Formats: sequence, structure tokens, C-alpha cells
Amino acid sequence: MGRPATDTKQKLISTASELIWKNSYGSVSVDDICKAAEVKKGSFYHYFKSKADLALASMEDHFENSKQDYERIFSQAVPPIKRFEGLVEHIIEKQSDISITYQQVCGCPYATLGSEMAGQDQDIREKVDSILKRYEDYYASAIRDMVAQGQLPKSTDIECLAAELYCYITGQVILARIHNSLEPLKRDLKNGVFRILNVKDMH
Amino acid sequence: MGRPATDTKQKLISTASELIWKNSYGSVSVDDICKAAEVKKGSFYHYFKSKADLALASMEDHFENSKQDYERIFSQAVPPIKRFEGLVEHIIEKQSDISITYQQVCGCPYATLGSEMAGQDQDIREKVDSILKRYEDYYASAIRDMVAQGQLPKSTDIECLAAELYCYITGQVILARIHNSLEPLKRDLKNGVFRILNVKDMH
DNA sequence: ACAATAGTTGACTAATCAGTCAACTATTGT
DNA sequence: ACAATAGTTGACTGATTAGTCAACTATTGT
Repeated sequence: MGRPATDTKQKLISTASELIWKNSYGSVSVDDICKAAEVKKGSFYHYFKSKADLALASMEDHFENSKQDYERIFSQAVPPIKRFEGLVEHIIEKQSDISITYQQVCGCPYATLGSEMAGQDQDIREKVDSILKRYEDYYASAIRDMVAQGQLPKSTDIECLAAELYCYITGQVILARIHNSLEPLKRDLKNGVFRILNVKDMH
Repeated sequence: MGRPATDTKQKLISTASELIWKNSYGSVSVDDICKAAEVKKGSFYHYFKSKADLALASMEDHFENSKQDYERIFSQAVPPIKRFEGLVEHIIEKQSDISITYQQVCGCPYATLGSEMAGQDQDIREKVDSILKRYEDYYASAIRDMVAQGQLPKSTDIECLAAELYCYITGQVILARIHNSLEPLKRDLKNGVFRILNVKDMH
């Protein structure tokens, strides 16, 4: 019973995702989001109890969408080294698409938001932290498979290496936003990943 | 002639540095800065034409201060590998001090501000970019010396390796802010640096 | 038909925002 | 002594901020 479900909530989530990713949390107002989503402010607060609440929902939504890509890239069917190749290509492709759409390199939406809000909103900081951990887990599982297949020494500290790799890749993507250029990413990302993994690039 | 110089301008710069580093550009208002610096708003706009203008001055000031540390750490008198050891120790020490003072891990002030503002203010983005480049140049010169001393192969692409190392370290420091923990930094930073440099850690 | 439910609306706070300005004051060189 | 200069002040503007609310509407199951 009741009035039918509409796409209002999803429209707010998607719009907020885009605006905050391109700009920043602080510079995007609830009014901006409502205007862009063609939703009235009253409706906004019908679905979300605060601006921060919407940001949390946006992150979860964004992760759920990108999860599909990551499940494919990190599929058990793919040799673990190839997974990292696929990851690098995916990152470059995604950043390229986005930079064309928004006329600017946007970087990592979680890290940008997390870094901005870490000192002000614990909920957002923790949410970002937990999502980044989920990505890192994909890395760890691929590294684990590389160890199992003898491509990395048995003594490898898997969690530690995954963390190092994740820092490097995140650093590259954040700095791409600050440079507003994808060239260093295209030039270095693949080499850097294989350098950290300590395996030869096959090209 | 004229009224004597006061420390008002410097007080505004230092206060802004601290507040923006701990929180964010968007969440710190001109009023906040004036209140904390015990300066009236009229004086603020006597010295700076805008909030963004103060942010630019704050960054330059912060770099000039840390330059002293970097000149010492990357001194020609220190063997190049030791320079990176000194850098790692310096980063951890600085982040520790700051995290005690502000009750929170603050990360990299330039990257946090640059990432937040990249989509909104070109001047700030370019300023951050230029300062980060200056730090990267310290790395490149140490790597150049390592190549000259035979600790790295002659074929090493110096700029490229410096950029990779810089991405990794920046990534670690940004993620420390998001984690609000220095443990991964303390555990991994040194190992990661030497892994990327492809030299054995001596401990 | 109708009541329960879910969604929408626009006007409304009260606080805060960046930035302005004319009047005022303290100190300098001469 | 005094005029030029540099620094200070607090009241002000007009726009924008996050969030509230009571009235309203559309759709559902029964």
C-alpha cells in the first residue's frame, strides 16, 4: 500500500555522486544537488536525514556499481598477474572517460572525499576507510594466488604487499587529479605496479 | 614612513595553515581564521584579497618552513640511500607530532587541499602541483646520485622512478589521514620505499 | 469507495558565508 | 610639529547555508 516507489532517491544519490566527485563535499550544497537532480528540498529530507547521510549512501552506491567491474577484473578465471594488468587498464579507461565527461581529471572519489572530511566527520571517514579496505582485499586475494602459483616467494607478506600496492595506485590517482593530467598515470602506473610486485612487465 | 610592520599577516598565514590542514578549506571560514588568529576581518582583507589568496600564501609559507628540513635530509653530505631513510623517519616523526597536537592524523596538507580544490580553483590546484614538484625534485636528485654511485642501474629512468616513489609516499600519507592511524605508515613506509628503489633494506 | 501509506511541495527559519567600507589610529621620516 | 603611510576596526551587505514543517497529492491494498 501507499504511494508508488519513484526514482527520486536514486536520482539524488547519482547526482550527489557526480557533483561531489567533480567538485568537493564542501563546495556542493544541498540546493545544488536538488537543483541538478530536479528534486525539491523537502523530498531530499524525506529520503536523507542530512547532507552527510546522502554522501554515505552515494559512496555505497558507487562501490556497488564498480563492484561489477572488480568482480570481472579479479575473477578467479583470470591469471593473477593479468588481473593487475586489467586493473591498470580499467583505472586508466575510467579516468579517461570521466575526464572527458567532466572536462577534468577527477581522481579517486573516496580518497578525495575521505581526505577532505577526515577531520570533520567520523562517519564519512570510517565509511571511506571501509570501502578502501574492500578494494584492497581484491589486491590481497590476487597476490595470494600469485604466491600459491609460485610467482611470488612463499615468504611474501600478503597483506603488507597489498597495502603497499594500494597506496601506490591511490597516490597515482589522487595526484592525477591534482596534476589534472592522465599522462603520468598512463606512463607509470603499469610499470609501478609491476615494480612493486617485483615481477617483470611482459611488454 | 608609515605605521610599523606587525605580525598580523604571519599570524593569519600560520592560523590558516593549521585550521585548513586539520579540517579542510571548505569547512574553515574566514571568520574562523580571524577569530583563531585574533584578527579583525577588516585586517584580513587588508592583507589578502580573498580566502583563496590566503590559502596560496599559507602553502608557500609551509613549504618554506619545511624546506629547511628537506635541505638537511637531502644534503649532498648524506649518502643518497640514507637520505631516503632520513625522509621516512622525518615523515613519521612529523605526522606523529602533528597527530598529538591536533588529536588526529593530518596527512599531507598540500595533497588534501589540492585534491579538495582541484575541481574549483585552478590557482590553488596549480600551486599545489608546483609545490609537490619541488619535493619530487629532491627525490630525483637523490636517485640521480644513486645511479652515479652505482647503487641503481645506469638505465634507470630517474624522473620516472622519482615520480613513482613520490606517488607511493603521498599515497601512504593521505591514507594515514583517512585511516586516522600511523601504524601502516610505521610498518610499511620504509619497506615500500626500498622495494620501489629495488634496494635491500639494511635492517 | 476509502483509508492507509508514501511521496511532494514551497515557504520558512536562523545561522553563516565572503567580502566591503569609511572612519579611525598609530607610527614613520622629515 | 606634521603629513604621509600602514594598519585597525566594527558595522554592514546580500547571498547562501543546512535543515524544518504543515499542507497537499497520488497510489496502493482491501
